[in-house]
Amino acid sequence: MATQTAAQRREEARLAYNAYLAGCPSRKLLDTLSDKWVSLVLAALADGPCRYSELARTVAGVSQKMLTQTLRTMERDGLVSRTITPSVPVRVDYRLTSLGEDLVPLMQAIKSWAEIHMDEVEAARQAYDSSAASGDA
Amino acid sequence: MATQTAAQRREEARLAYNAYLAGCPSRKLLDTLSDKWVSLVLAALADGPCRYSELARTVAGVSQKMLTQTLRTMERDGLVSRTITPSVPVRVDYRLTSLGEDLVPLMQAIKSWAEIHMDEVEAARQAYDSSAASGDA
DNA sequence: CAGGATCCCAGATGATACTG
DNA sequence: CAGTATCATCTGGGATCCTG
Repeated sequence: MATQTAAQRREEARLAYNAYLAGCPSRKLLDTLSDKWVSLVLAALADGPCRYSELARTVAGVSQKMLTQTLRTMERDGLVSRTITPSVPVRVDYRLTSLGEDLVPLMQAIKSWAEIHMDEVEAARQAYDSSAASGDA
Repeated sequence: MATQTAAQRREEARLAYNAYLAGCPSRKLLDTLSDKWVSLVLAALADGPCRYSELARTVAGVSQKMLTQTLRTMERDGLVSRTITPSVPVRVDYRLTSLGEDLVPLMQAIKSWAEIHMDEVEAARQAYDSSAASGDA
């Protein structure tokens, strides 16, 4: 036990950490919920069902890849349902499941919090930045 | 206006999107809140003030880089305060500000939601995976 | 003990082209 | 229209070394 110490211990800690996370179910969900696009898609669908192309426009800026990937994840987690209408130009609608709708107020709560405290955060940032810039003497 | 179309339009959309995000204050905060480590540090500090090294142990698995980076971000946003005690081996304590404490219940709410609905999500995932694996025939 | 500076890898994400 | 496959990229995050 001489050739390795800090590195190995760190490695162990990380494995233990991962195991901890793996064992914590809520953590896995939190992972999904904190995804950049999930919240946006959730917000977009909160207004009602939407077609793929509509979502692409509403969440403007997302690539097909990310949109599809996000939708698939959400579908897998039971947050949204996918309805295929085999018309000539295929039509696919996405809508929130009851589980997904259940989540909307949660996200809005965070958004509200953010809006309410935004000025405080802004102030904190400016104070931090200016003191850092001037060497805070 | 012939050599470029889809690509350029996409670019425009992205710029517009970024502008939108920049203009949406809550979004910027959401960015911070959804950070992988922020929630963990927040939880770690919820129990009370903590030294740098303690945090490193509590959030086991995080590297100094990420821990420092996370703490700096949170400090800048006014979520945590940093107290330096110029003793011989420098001592630095971090604690949640009132703003940060205000955020704790929010995060716990999400965690609760996740725990409550975890089984539903698990079920959805299994259903999704098995139907996908069997070709969903 | 705290943390800044660097180097580096891997996964996340974007752009494009192609298909049903 | 919806979605997949691939290639290129870009940033997050980890390991290390160094300083106050």
